Amino acid sequence: MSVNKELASIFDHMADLYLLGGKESDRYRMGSYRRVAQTLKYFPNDVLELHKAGNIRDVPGVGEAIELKIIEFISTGKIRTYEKLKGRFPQSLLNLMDVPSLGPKKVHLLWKMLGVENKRDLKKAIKDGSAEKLPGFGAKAVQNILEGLEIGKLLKKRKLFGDMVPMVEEILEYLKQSKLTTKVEAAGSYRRKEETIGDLDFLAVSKNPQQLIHYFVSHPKAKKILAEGDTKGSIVLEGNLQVDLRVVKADEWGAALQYFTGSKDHNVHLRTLIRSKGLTVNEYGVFKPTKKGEKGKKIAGKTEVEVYKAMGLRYIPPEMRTDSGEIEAAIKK
DNA sequence: GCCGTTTTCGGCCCGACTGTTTTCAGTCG
Repeated sequence: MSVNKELASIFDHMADLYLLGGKESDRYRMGSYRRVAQTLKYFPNDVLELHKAGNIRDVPGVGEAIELKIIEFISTGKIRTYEKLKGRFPQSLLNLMDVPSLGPKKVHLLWKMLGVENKRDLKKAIKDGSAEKLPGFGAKAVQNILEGLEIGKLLKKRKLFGDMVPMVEEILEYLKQSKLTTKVEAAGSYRRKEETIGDLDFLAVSKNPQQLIHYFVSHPKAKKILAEGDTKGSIVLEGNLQVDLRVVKADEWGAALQYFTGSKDHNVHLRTLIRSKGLTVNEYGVFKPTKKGEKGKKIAGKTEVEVYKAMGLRYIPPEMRTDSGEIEAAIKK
């Protein structure tokens, strides 16, 4: 493994540990480690070479503190802060956060109050009723954790793009048949034509959002409803495929399609870029703040082309939205 | 811990949904 990858893995792990620690003041520290880990994974230049040239800070997201840690790792093979951090929790706690509906707060509480360190402990704490007595835990929450333990692993497994095509066609057809939609399309990694797909995301325009969501979660192959709200529904199909549907207004279509097509890195990069122009973007549109503290005036949202244009960019096809230079290339000179 | 075409300090994405509450915390994407 390259030093870049080794460091990326360490920083990622450190972010997990800060998250688990649950200290509010560590929230942004955690984000910094997460970001730099992500960057290092794909950074074109070898950190060892950068170190020789004294240019470690060239890596975006590396400041004084992280630079010192990188140098420490290069010269000693260890990072003391990391070693200390690891000692604070049993390693197995991190695996518990993979259980759907279990996040850092609940895992931390289960460990602190009941000594739960792994999935076996967790099952036991649920069985003997002690988990349900914890603050913030109730009968429903415990039931969700139990189901999460069963289905969690299966949901995480990614599927091949080609295997998803018939299912996507079927769901599109199912939604159209309802006569409740005026527009519907698959977004997410499927629209980006990624080699593997984690879950399916659909976007629709409807005059009756609630009715459409209810129709969606009633899909004959749905074996579990994860959520059913006013504008968003989420189900697990037979075969353990998670499918989400989001309903938006017609004039939000382009912004929503852009937002839900991602990728996450592409969107984060876009947001950072346009913030410097004083604009904000979300799934409802591109906005130009009029006064401080106000939401501002919507300047785009209906089509994706319009949304990219409002951000000063040429249209970027979904397959290219990977945050690997496509944004720089699309900036209109 | 990082960062700056409003800032070297004070922000850092944020909205939807659920389950637990009694007005909100935690999780997810």
